[in-house]
Amino acid sequence: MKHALSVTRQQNFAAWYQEVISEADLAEESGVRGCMVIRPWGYGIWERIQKLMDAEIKKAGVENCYFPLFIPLSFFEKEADHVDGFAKEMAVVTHHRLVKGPKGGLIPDPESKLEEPLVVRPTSETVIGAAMSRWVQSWRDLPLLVNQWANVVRWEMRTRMFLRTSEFLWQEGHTAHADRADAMTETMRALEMYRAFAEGPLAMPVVAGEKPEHERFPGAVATYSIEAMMQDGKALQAGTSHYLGTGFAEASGIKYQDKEGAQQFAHTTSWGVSTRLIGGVIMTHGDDDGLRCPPEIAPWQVVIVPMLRDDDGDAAVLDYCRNLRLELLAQRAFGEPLRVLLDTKAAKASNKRWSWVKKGAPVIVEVGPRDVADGKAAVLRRDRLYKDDGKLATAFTPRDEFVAAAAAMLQDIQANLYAEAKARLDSNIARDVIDLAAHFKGDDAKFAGWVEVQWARPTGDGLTKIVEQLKALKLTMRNAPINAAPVDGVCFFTGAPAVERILIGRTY
RNA sequence: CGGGGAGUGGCGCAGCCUGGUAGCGCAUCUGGUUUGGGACCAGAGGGUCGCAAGUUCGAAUCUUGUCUCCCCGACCA
Repeated sequence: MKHALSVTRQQNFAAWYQEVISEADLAEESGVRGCMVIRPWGYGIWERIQKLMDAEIKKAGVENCYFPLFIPLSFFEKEADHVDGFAKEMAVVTHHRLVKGPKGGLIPDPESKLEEPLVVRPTSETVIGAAMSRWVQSWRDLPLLVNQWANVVRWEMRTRMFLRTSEFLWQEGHTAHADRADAMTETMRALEMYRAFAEGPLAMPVVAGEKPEHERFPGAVATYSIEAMMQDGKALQAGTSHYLGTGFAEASGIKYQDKEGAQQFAHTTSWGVSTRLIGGVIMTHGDDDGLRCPPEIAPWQVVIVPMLRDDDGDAAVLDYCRNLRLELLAQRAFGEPLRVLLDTKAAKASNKRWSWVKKGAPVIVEVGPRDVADGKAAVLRRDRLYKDDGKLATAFTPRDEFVAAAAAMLQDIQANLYAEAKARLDSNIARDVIDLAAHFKGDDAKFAGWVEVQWARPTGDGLTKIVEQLKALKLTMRNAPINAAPVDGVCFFTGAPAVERILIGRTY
């Protein structure tokens, strides 16, 4: 069967992923290492994510604000673990002016060297901590709940579009609380918000759980994540929420006077999701014809493609399409009016159709002169593109019938995408594995999914040994699912009594 | 950052070994023929071959440097 892409997922998943990004006009290279240009269709998806996520954040009483891109180097030196975690991948600003160099061109002016270098934020705990120390004086100032939508920079050694780029877009929530219990409640609230968001608007099933000790955010007391399973069986960390204890509060001086008049350090949290989510959506829902964009985050949910012939009949077709669009705009799905595009671009209808197939528009509607005469529309669902015979499953539907059914169709597509991915996740977590090496076979191309084992959660050398053992098989621990079944056995690695269940898999 | 591969019209590639200033397919444009569906025929436009030095009468081709991308590794909230 002929597909819109030249590489299938089966043939080469990595090459397929890149082809989806380029063929769906999501993003392209920028000429700067690890940085990408996010094109309108890709950015439109991000805007949908922002809009829906922002509403959830605000619903939780968290307020938006904005902190500077540049952070004084000294801020980073305050929290030791934080330094260790990020020092290796920091972009540093050392000069503020350019002058003509001896060989022509421009060089940083040696005279303009900064007294104290500035780092480009890799995350904002330190600057926000400094502000919080000013804002928090009394127990009455807590909890303090802020969030920012921003770009951050981490000088990554190896980059992949959306999944790991040197610069990326994200939201980072930062909160300060009077005590551990309150901060933990917030940490878990954010985690649940991410789970619901991934499984709702993104139709991407995830497992929420706690990261093992060695996978924690630098400086965190506890790190939680949502992990999604990609179509090649690898895990993608799609969101994180951290309980930071009082470490950052101590480093930044976030103190408050409690009801008894004593000075106390606040307990802080931070949590974020990034443009990586788009990579997750691609690898969760994409097929050999490109992206399949979940309707809730699709910039356009219905795209109308008029079949114009450059003759007198065109006016009637366009007129029919405009009216169809207006009727669709009056419909609502997911609590919002439908987003409908009439694609009047001067291109061949068939090319436009395939372009929207590759971009993953959930519903593509073609309208030709005969449809106008018959009062119909040729409807194509992106989640069910082909009939059994390999031909496009275009449904010639009476126009009124389609308009009335459009919203339900979108919700059905959303549900279908989720159900498909959910079935894949559920059926590919093995819980009876005895030999990891045999299960994963060492072959990247083989879909092996994840393995859940019970373990004793050793620390120190005991943990290091296990991590190395897994590393030899190219495996990592993902998280300990918060809703896992209770333990009833011994540690997979050590034979000691188990204390929790943990997921193991290959990862991005 | 280490090892390997690659950069030639919008996209995918050939040419490079054996230097003589570029070619193919798709896409694009024009004309014609088609018209329920990823059309056909004919013609045309578009690239100083990632960038910079060097060797040479002459460099896409040889040498060196550099940037970017891909794969493996190390690293990675």
